[in-house]
Amino acid sequence: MTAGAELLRRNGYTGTGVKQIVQAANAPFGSLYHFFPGGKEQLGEEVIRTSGMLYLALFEIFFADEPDLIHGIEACFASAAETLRETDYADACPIATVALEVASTNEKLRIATADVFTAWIEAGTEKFGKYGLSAESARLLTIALVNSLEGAFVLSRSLRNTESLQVAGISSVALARTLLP
Amino acid sequence: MTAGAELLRRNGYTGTGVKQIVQAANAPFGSLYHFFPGGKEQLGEEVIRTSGMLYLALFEIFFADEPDLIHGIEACFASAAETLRETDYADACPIATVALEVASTNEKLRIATADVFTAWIEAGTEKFGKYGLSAESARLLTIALVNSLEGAFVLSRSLRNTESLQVAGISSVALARTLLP
DNA sequence: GTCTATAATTCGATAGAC
DNA sequence: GTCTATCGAATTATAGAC
Repeated sequence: MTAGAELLRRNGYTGTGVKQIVQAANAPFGSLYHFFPGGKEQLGEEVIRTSGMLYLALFEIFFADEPDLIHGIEACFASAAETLRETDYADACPIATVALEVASTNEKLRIATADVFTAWIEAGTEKFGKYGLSAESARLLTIALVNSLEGAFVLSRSLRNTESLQVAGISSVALARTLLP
Repeated sequence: MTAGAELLRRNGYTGTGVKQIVQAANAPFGSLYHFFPGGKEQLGEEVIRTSGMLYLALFEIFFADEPDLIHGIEACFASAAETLRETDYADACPIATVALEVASTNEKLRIATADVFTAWIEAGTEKFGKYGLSAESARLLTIALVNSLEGAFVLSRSLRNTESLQVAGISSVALARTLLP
């Protein structure tokens, strides 16, 4: 699962072979179809769902016991930029690459990515509501934040710099200030 | 080229076969390697570069003879949302799917996507400067706009709705208002 | 649970006639 | 320029022994 998650986020679903996964995991090939009788698709779906929940937990950490919404947002994008630099621009969003690949070709995997994004949006909406935002504003800010993060990941990985993530942080903070009471 | 562009933006680079492209184009298979001796990689690179320039031209149209920056931004995102709905959430950004796929695996194609994004950012920076923004503000707004658009495309294709694009329009307009003199 | 061999298909790419 | 046949390697998945 861990090896699969790393390869899928970096090379995508069709760009990753099952043999490549078991080799990276130092796992016996026979075990793959023992634990994942559904094959590559089942492995892919479980990777998407668990990676999505792990990433959500990461988000929760940034705003846990954080009294300041603005500082929480800044920390999010700064941390994302640091991870990109440290991993040579490989480890961005754990599911975006697969999400774009399968959106028009594999309905089961597409739904898995949609469930993850929905969970993120609902969690963010609830969290931001605690900073005094209305339900509508909290949802707007959450989606705008995910938009900026995902888009900045695309630019960052392609251009191999973190300017887009810095801009995403600035623009998200600016939006938060206009929504904050 | 046209068939390749459509398949690559929808299914990605590794997810599209060369036989699939020539079949979709109703083209003779032998012609592919006649016109693209470099094979799939050459075709992919040319598709990325020409699609990127076509998309840039689309952007220029929205702001040509448009005296109001805010209305231009709103029209961009409204048009993107309409295209997504009309194509059953297939035709979003022509190069983002490939960009994420190849960022860590194919340097030649990665550079092609980077050149496209760089051209977009430079064109937007120049265009927005004409509305009275400083060079720094114009570049910030451009990158923020691309961030929001690319991220909203990911969410829109996965969730099969246009809420993320509406939010992207709202947040981009809000940012533009804070930067405008 | 794990191993090896292999089935069945598809992949990108090429050869050589026309 | 186009066509067909095909190559060699890769793909996912399975069979059957251990």
